[in-house]
Amino acid sequence: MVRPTVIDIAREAGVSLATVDRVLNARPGVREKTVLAVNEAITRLGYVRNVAAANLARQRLYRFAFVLPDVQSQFLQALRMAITEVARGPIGEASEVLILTVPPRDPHALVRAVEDCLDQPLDGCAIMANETPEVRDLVVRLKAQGTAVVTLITDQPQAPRDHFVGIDNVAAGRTAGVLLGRFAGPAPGKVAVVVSSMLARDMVDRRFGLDLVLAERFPHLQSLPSLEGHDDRDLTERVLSACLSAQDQVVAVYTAGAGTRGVTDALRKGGLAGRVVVVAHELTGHTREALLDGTIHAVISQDAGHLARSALRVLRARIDRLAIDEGQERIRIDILIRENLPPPTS
Amino acid sequence: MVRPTVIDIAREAGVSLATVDRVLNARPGVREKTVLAVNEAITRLGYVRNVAAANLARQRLYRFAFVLPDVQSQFLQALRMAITEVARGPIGEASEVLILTVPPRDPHALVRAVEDCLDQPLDGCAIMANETPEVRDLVVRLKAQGTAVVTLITDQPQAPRDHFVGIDNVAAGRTAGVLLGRFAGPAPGKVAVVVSSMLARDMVDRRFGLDLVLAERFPHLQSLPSLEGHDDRDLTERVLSACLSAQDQVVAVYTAGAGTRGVTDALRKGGLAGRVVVVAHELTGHTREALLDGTIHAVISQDAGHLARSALRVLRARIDRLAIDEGQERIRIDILIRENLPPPTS
DNA sequence: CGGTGAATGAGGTACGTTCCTCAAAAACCT
DNA sequence: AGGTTTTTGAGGAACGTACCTCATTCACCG
Repeated sequence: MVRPTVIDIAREAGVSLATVDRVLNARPGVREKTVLAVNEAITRLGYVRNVAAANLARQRLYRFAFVLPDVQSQFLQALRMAITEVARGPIGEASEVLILTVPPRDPHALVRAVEDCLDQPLDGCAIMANETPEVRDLVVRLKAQGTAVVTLITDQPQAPRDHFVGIDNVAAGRTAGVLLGRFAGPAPGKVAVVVSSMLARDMVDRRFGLDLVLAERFPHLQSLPSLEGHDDRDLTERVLSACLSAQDQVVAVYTAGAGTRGVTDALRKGGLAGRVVVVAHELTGHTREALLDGTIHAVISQDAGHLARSALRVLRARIDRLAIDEGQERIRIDILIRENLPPPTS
Repeated sequence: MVRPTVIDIAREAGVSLATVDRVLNARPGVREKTVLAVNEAITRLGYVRNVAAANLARQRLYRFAFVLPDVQSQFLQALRMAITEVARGPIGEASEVLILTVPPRDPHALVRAVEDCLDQPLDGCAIMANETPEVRDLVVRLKAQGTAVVTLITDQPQAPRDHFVGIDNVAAGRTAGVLLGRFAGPAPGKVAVVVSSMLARDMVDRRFGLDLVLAERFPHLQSLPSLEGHDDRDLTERVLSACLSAQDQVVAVYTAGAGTRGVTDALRKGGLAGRVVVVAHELTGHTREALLDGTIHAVISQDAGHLARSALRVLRARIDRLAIDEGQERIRIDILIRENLPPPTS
């Protein structure tokens, strides 16, 4: 019933405690045969090391870095805050968490920033960045030197990262499409699509998902070419305003990136707020307000706290060679409407 | 930078380690004045006790009980499994988790079952039960003997429970209402409402939320009197079938409780599957399938894993007198449609 | 002022692990 | 066989806390 300890393993394997320790911590100087014997005893007894005691003993200080783009969106601010908070909590126990803010869309700057903090060994790294060869190579190097790596929000499927912490963006786009289609009703019309950049993988995926669903299930809705807002409020407002006055029959707007304030600005100026169905991403102070006043009808969201906790948990699990709880680490595609809005966190 | 230890507190307060220990663990034999001095040192240095080391030292085995009704719904089975799994994971570290399955709608049996396991002291208890005076008194007694108590899924607002782990059911009903209204379109019609029992608080709340939203925003939809299915597939099928043949113009069904299989049975037999908008609760194997084949259009769900983790975390935090992370413990009202369905867990 | 009981201190052991040293044993090589 | 290297064992200290005992000090009382 009680959990076996290293002492039990030693007894079971017929070796000394020192040898068990050498095996457990992959220290050299143990015959292959002995390693096997110990591992067998471990599986036989179902030993799992007491991480708490281990960390206590080794006084380990994990060193983690979160690499985030220097974008002033409310979502990223919330994410930074969430990371800071999580780092202070029990998941961040015994660890130092650096947040590296790097210029967006500049992979070289990102690589430099990460390498600058490699003077001390880095145990784990969470990277949010567009998919580029530079970043992929960085991940390869980090992994080679033993750093655990997760990708955050935007995946790098080509890189040997340990895990992706974020949502399936095609599914998110599909979800947005269904909501738009259902909410807009049966009359034909056009859908304006606002993205951060057409070069960002997540934006492309979301748009792709949207188009799939519209074609399949809402053929009376026609999606317009992507408008690029570059996560900037004013720019977003200008491009969407231009689009709205050029096109008639825009019945819905899907804003897949940041800069959502620009979207609501444009709608309000055009007198369209509440008359055009809007689906946006990420719950922020602004999207919350817009949901409440009826300018935005649904928000697709990934919880910043969950992202931060999950990233840190996964990194620690990888380092300690522990299993991860798939169910817990799966980031959900939250659908938020006015009625199921979580109460604001003070 | 490094966290202060009890030794630092002792030095800072000018007392011995033994005294600090007495204060920290609320042991008797310390003058009020000294307690104050120690507490002051604690806040001054910002000491937080190292729970891992503490648990290691005291070899504490928490004893928890989850009290669940003996209902054979897929959701409850999933919840039982989730609890078992969580108990094995890091959150359940050093704790024994009992799952008491008690006859539904029988508060006396529930009370007896809980009291039967009180021969050994119980550190924490999570209760899922209808709101009754018997349960309230049980909570009072448990609290009095020092057991932490949370209510699960259904709250007992009158009882001195430490925390409620679950969703706001009025908001869940409102959410369901908006989805029904949006999905059903502008044509007038009737909404059938299936509940487990009209005596269960959560069912009443959900129905209330639904009616609020329909009245406010979808006055062309008229909700019919609640049908009671008592979480039973066959009974549910019968009452809903009867309703569907008695009423014309039923354009939507809201099933607020378990027995969802009875709902889809009735719709299929009546040839209405896919032609009537259906909103159900809880993601199970069955509701997943029905979402995929178009019989159900949206599912309002609370994640069983999250419920289990949250309940256990909150109980432990209360016992260790630690703060809880509100954001993490807030159970979300998940809206699931075909497009944002999480992949099935094997 | 001495007596008494309460308050405090000093010190030890334990929890499960890491990490270290030094000695002993075993394996390997010519 | 002897010597060398590799492998193993034995033991101890440490991490931060809990909990125990016993001795000492203190405050208060009459």
